[in-house]
Amino acid sequence: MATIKDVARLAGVSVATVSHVINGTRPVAPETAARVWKAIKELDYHPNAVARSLRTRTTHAIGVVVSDITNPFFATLVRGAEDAAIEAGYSIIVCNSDEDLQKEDLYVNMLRRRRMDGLLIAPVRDGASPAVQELAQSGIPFVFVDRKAKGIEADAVLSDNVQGAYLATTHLLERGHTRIGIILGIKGATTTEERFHGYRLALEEHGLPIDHRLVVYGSYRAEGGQEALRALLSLSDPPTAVFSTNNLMTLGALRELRRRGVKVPEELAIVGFDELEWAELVEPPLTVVSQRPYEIGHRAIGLLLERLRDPDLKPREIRVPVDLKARGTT
Amino acid sequence: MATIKDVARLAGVSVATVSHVINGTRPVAPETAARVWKAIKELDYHPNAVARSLRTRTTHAIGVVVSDITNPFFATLVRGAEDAAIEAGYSIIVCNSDEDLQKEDLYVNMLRRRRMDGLLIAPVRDGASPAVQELAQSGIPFVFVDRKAKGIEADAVLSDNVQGAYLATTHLLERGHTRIGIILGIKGATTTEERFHGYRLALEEHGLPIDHRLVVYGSYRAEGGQEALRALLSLSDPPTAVFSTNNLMTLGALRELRRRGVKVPEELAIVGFDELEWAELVEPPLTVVSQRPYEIGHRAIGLLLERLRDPDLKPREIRVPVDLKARGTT
DNA sequence: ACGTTTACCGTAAACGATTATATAGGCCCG
DNA sequence: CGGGCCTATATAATCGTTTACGGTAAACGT
Repeated sequence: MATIKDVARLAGVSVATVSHVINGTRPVAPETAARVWKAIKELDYHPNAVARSLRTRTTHAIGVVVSDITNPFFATLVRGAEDAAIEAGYSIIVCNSDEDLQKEDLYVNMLRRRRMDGLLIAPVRDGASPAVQELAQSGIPFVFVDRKAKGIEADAVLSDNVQGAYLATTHLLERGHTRIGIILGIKGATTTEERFHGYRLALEEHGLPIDHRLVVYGSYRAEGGQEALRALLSLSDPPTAVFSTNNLMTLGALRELRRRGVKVPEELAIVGFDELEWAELVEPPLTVVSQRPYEIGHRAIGLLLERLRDPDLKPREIRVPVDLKARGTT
Repeated sequence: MATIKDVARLAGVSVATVSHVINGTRPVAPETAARVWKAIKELDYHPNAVARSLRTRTTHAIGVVVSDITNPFFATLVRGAEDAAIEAGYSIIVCNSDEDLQKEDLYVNMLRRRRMDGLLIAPVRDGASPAVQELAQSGIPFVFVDRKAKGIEADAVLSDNVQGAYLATTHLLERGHTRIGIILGIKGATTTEERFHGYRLALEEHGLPIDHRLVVYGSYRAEGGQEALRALLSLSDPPTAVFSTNNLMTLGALRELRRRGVKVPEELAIVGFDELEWAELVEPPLTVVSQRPYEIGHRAIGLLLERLRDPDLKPREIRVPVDLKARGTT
């Protein structure tokens, strides 16, 4: 593989000149530049970004740790991040933590070894693995997306979860439901807590108490939603409506409803959190609180880039709005 | 940020020794090693993978170019690739070509500058942008996934498209349909051609001619599927069944059917290509030919790693099986 | 007592770029 | 005609590792 030296030799100039015509870092006589470009073409030369990074101490790469790229929410978030990053000349390395603290730890360290210029992290639980804690000390810029780790001051871009849950619950209350079950995600995650909080706010506003048998925690997977729904339906006085607080669990809940042949919304109303591309295709169409994952990813990169320019910025938190899409299941 | 030199100094050994205890590349006295590890902890030292890469001429990173990570098919494919890669100590950089030759070109070159050890590519159309052509010359290992570029000999992992389309079409024929429309993806893509071929095979086997008004090309997006379906339904003698050859376009087609209130499968039967997590939730449940994107990604990395070990392997092609999942829409 | 083996460890030269500093040549001007 | 000034280019140090070569000292054999 050709190096800058080969190009210099072929063009009959020094490596410095080659570097400068490539990067435009200082004026070069037009004929000289032309000779250099010609040599580059001829040798099919691709500048070595690794060497460049070593020298300049910057990789123009951003690490992203999400729980699972297979989840449409994160896929879209990552896409938003990628578009924003590319736009600014950065690349992205994605890692899937699978909601596993160990993996999170592993990946964050790997990304540090690779000298990422910055990181986007959807932290596992309220957690903050050792690696994330150290990261916070290290001075390497990073921003939390979707959730944040407790006790760590850092930039964050999050959905307005409280508002979303409040909207969903209020919507159900307005339809006359008073026994409203809630299916929550991973215990301890900020998303879970905030969504529960919004649910509670709405109930309180209507003077209703919290019935703890109606609040169940699941995993973040479809199976978790399925089990959670089973638990709710097997209560002696089951709810007449359910608020499922994340997309995969909503999928599981719907599967269970269909399996049992439960009539929706007559026997049970249901509202999900997070839009799903097929929400309007199922019968009846699914009512959801929609998030804006693309925007979350995009703006997170925005924050990161700003911090890259000015490391002394104080931490900022962006809340991305959510919308209630009332459809057939409520 | 601490370097290996700092660690060496603190531990009172040479940099060579530090390097060797980190990499286990030569025996080091236990007490010495302990001192080194202690120094590493103390300094929160993270070896600089950039410098390492420059020296060893290997990045342990693999570039992946797909059309859109937001498409569940590619998300799952990438996930399969990532799992296989991580397992072997590699990281992955994902790029979205958006079926745009220019972007493909851009990204492939970027990945070369970053000195990826290898690439996974879902080439745009039959295309092969200049960058891909050069890549083929360069000797850098890469493998095609999902589709392949014509005229380039390289490893490839693909679905058995002909078989899939044959299965889908035969299934419809067996249900008595004789006018079967087909919604194809991007003209020129190998997937498109192979699926069309399978469709034709099945028709021929039943002694039916190809009616070219029944074969329509769309984009690869939902809107494309929607338009394609509209075109089919507006024929003077519309088809009684439709085979939609990719997931997003199937989504679009279903939307259009719902919008028009067409009775499925009575007025129109439909079968899609590629499984969808919600296929069983819609009414009626969607019949599809399911692919195995995870396996495609996983095995592609397998091929790549083998080639990394032995660059002289001759090109291999893996066909991943598909399955017909007969459900309610047929 | 001395050469040999063995077990550890250190020195310094790459890897391929960027960039501060130096230099060479040409031109203008008093 | 010499000095000053520009423009265009070259030289060489540097980034943080890996690793080919050696070196040193203790243990051992005779």
